[in-house]
Amino acid sequence: MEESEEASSRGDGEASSRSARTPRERYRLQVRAEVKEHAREQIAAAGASALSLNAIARQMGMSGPALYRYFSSRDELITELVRDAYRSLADTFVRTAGQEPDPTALAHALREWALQDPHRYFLVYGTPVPGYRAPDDVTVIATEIMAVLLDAWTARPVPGTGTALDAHLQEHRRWAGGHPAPAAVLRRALAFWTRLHGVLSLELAGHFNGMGLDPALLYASEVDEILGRGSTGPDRTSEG
Amino acid sequence: MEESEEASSRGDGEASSRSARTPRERYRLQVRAEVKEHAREQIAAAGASALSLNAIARQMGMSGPALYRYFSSRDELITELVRDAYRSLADTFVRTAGQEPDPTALAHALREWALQDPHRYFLVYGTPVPGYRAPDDVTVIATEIMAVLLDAWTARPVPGTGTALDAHLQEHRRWAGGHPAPAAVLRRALAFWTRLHGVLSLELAGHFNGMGLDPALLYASEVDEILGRGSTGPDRTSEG
DNA sequence: AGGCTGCGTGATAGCGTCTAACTAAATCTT
DNA sequence: AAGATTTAGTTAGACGCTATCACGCAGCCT
Repeated sequence: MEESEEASSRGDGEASSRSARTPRERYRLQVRAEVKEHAREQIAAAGASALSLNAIARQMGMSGPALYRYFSSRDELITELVRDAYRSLADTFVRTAGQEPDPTALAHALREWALQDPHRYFLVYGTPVPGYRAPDDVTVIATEIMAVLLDAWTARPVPGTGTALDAHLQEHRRWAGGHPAPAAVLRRALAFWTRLHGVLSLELAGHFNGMGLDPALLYASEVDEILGRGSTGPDRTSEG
Repeated sequence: MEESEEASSRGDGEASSRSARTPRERYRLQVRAEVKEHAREQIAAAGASALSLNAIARQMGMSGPALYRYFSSRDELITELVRDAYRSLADTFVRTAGQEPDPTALAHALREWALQDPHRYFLVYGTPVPGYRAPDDVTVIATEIMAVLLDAWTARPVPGTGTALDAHLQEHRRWAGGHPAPAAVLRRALAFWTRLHGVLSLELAGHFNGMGLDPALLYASEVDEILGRGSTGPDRTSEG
């Protein structure tokens, strides 16, 4: 929760570089923050599609159109929340990597972050809106997130190279943002990302609910297997 | 596209067991189908949240409330589309498994199915609506899908058993719906599902777009690795 | 032919986004 | 301090949406 605060107070997408100079500006930022606070609650309660500026205004004791002084549209508010979510995830990763620069630690930090507020996760990785194009600074944060992953995997011993993917990744390493990691590391980090997202998003979407499975165990097992720590090796032996 | 038709015409959730007896009923089913057709187009164009009964009515040349004769609410229409999506995926799997009972074939059938209509995929595996509870017949279809996966993996040689997961899966195999597969097979099928969903959903959500990566290659590599056919073995050698 | 059933209509309530014109207060300028 | 300007908030209203209701009307069945 405090982390969410931190991220939102950091997101002063307005004129002031830090904090606020004039009282007006300070007030403005505070109202914006309060609006986002209510917005987060609404999203947590009923999903992003149910977010209503009118309802927020009511909760804050003012009348509908007043909020348009602070957010030019409902979409802008949502975009801001998406930005904050990205920012919060990136911060979590950076902080975790600072304490324990290990893929395992990142993996569990990711799940904890996601469970703290599942809808925040879906704000980042959920069903996209067809027309929507993420603003540039968001993609910058995404690259930052990738960088943490690459660092974490760089620290680990890399297996032999030569996958078909590796060649492709070597040619298209723009997304790595100038990170010097070898292709094999890119591949590992990428797989780390996609595989954790696979388990985690299915858990958050409730697809394991009816199955009686323990999501934490599932996730931990997946992490172990990604790290090569699975108690059962892959079945290349039984392969033709 | 034809497949979609097939699925929708199959979904006669009404009174008639097959086709339609009376002319009235036939008319009713046809209108329902036409409504769903327009709904699918709208969802493909602007996502499920933008679906509007009013707009559909306009497109069909009738006035808003008329549609409530056919669907009691917007939610019911969406639920119906979700059901159709599940049905369509299950049919695709069953058909594919009938022709080529191999996980690889299923994997690529899944991606093709998803690419045919990405929003249909998200109808099944996308961001959930907080209050929403899937109807029972949908979970039945989900079990059917799982059964196809289990069959496909049963046909393959299984690696040694003994993962921590295996014990858990052995105790909670209710979701397997009475399928006799050993725990190791359950584990493989589950990983198959979560890992493919990981790559595929990120592709469909456009998260690879800004990266310049080739999603098809990524997916194929993941499939290869799941099957143990990766040109690079996992790095248990380099593991401490 | 007559009665029932079900289809489609317009009217209406209620909620949502968002614009526009206006008031009032705070801030800036001189 | 007084006036000019900027900004916050208001109400009114246009417009779209879901959903209900009462009504007319056609098709269907006996």
